[in-house]
Amino acid sequence: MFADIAFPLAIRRVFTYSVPKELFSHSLIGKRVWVPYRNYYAIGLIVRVHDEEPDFETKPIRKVLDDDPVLTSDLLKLTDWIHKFYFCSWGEVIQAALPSGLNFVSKTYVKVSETVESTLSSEEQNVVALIEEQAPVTQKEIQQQLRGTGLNKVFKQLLKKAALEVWEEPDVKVSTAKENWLEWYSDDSKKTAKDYLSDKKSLNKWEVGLSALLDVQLPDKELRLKSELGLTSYQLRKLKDDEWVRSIEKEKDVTDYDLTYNPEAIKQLNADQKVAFEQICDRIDDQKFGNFLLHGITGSGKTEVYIHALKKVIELGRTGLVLVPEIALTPQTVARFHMIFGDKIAVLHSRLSASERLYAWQQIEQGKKSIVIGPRSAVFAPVQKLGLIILDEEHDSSYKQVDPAPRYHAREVAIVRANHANAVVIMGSATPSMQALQMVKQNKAKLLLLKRRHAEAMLPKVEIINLTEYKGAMRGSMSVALYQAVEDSLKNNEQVILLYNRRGFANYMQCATCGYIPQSPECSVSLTYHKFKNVLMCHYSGYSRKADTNCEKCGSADLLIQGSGTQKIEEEIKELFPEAGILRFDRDSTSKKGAHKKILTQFADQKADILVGTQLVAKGLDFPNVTTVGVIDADTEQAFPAFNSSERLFQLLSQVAGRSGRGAKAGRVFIQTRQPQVSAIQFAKTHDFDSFAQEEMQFRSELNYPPFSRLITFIFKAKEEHLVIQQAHFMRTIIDKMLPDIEILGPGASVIGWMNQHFLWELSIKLDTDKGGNYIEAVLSRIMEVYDRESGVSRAKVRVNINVDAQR
DNA sequence: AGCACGCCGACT
DNA sequence: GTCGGCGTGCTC
Repeated sequence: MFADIAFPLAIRRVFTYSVPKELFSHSLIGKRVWVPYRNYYAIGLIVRVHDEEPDFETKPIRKVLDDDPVLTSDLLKLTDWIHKFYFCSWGEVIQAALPSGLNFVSKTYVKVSETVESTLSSEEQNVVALIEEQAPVTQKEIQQQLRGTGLNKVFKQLLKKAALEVWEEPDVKVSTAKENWLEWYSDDSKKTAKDYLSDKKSLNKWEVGLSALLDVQLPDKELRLKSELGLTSYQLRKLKDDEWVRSIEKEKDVTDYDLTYNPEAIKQLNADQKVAFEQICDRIDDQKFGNFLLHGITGSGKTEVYIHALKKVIELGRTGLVLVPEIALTPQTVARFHMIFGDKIAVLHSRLSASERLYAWQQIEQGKKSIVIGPRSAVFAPVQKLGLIILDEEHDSSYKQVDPAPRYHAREVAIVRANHANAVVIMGSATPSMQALQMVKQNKAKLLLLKRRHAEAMLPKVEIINLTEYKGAMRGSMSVALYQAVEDSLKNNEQVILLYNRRGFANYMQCATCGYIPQSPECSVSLTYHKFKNVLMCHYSGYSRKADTNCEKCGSADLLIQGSGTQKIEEEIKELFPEAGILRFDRDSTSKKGAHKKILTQFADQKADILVGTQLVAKGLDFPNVTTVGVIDADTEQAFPAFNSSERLFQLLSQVAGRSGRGAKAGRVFIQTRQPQVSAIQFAKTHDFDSFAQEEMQFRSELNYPPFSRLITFIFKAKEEHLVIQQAHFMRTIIDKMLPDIEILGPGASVIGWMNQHFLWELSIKLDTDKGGNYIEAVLSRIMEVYDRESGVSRAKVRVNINVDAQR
């Protein structure tokens, strides 16, 4: 009997081991095992058991690490599909699907043998001493310490002589999270305390703490008591020592938001919502796969439809997954689901610690949680009897993982998973992706429309500010019109959101007179400006030319180089509005745990007047007091060198517009641009998604961009530029020869052409979208096989990454 | 000859 | 992805 085992390696291959007799009767698939690998041991996961004897010597499985499979057969099947479709190793997918506590984690430890001979050289004695000092210590740590000292060789000799012993251990350190709760020491402690304190005229420090505890309900979390009552560690220790209170350890609950639960609060659906809901219901009742695109403008109540559909699924004894963009996983979102479903929900927040995540995973697997809310990776949540997957803000780019592998798209994975499980998918969006629209066109998804906004909210007035006309009259980066609107809002005690795009990603040229951004003549994608060579380049086709001196369109010599350097927008705004409270919201300011929530809470509580941020501010936030929203420069998005830059700009502008006027007050949106005529801006102004989509689909279709083709990008990465260029070109010749009918873009330098001391070049091919995972795997396998055989440059020297369904 | 470094290929 | 074997070239 043999077992195929997947390892978390970048090799697209499973390894075959022999199954020892004593394990014959065990079920093995989906369990982790401890197996000899190279000269040591490693953890792998059994993906298949069979009796096909391979033509090489097999090593035996040494130990099974799990009592129960960590991956159920349906998740195994899903990860199998992903590794074929996205052309990565099975183990890499499994690694992404499992929480770290159940993952491939092992360590090699070293210790000094008991029978060590006494005749050691002084160098050997040094090494031995180093190890004894730190025992137990991992081999990696020791070898790191010895690097550069020349003692690594001594270390190896000691190993050979058996003066040192190494052994591997699976790292099972991660356990579920615990937290301390405080309770009264005995039943009458509280009464005794009351009596004791009532006699006191003045209270010393610990007595103050005791009296504070009288006002709250115990048991309660120590951490919360500390923060809310201001209890100090001293007070707690003293109260415990004197046996007023004591600690009890509880398993930490994953939903630790202070949320209300009131299932009666479920809202009645309006007519539009009802129509949508009923169609979804029919499919849920059928217990067959179904896919819906729920297209509803902001404020039309998509969440209500989600909630009703989830309720339906739960009533049928099945489970639901709710996928949201990483950044939208705010307490606001969770609260709405919690109100109806209470502790049936598990939230897989991106900032959960390893132990919290493991606990959540176990709760889900045991069926104690029937609804999972989380970002992209929650598509792997181990729910049983899956009935429904919701993809909120379906168009959001955070659903595609880029690095590291597996480079999967949660939308596609969700659809496949639902298909396997006979479950229903709802893709919701106010600005659906072209991919989703194409599914509707091909009858792979059913369109459900929500047209009405809820009663009091009005679509905001969108004003386009043409910066080419404002040359003199600017307040820093702000036009006078925007400046005055901000001033007005502040005067009325209303709030403002200002959005600027991350600068310095890719530089581009732009005409100051007419706003034109040079485009690739072959790909209709904005050209990237490279300062060091003063050239304009297209990273799709590799097209390049010397930087323009005059505008192609209007002939003006007044050309701007945009995107260079980080703009200090927030400082500028502080100078313009010295009285206002300003909060910054972007990747940098939200990297700390809880910072994200804190900033948003502060803004929601109106402790600040202006929220300045990158695209992050555009996503899913709901602040009723915001009346002015300003986009500092819309052109940075349009200039993004990708086939979908217009789509991204339209989505951004629509979302931003949706931020304004959520409450009773009317909102105003200002979009600053030098290209007021581009369709994404014009159609965003009139909130006209359909016309935008029609035009965008036309563009995609003419140039055979996704969703009319499947874009697969090969990324070449090496320290030497000439090798990267050479290999990228070599790949093109191979593909040309092997598959003459396939359209190839490039090669060209990547948008970020140099990263971590490596040069990056890429080459893209367009495949037929009708072909599935098996076809993709077959084509890519053949290409890579020939490449490896004929290129003459090892893949260790020039790395090749493959990105299936590349978004840019 | 001894040693450091970097490349290459194999991993069951 | 990663580790060890091995070839190359430098120093003593």
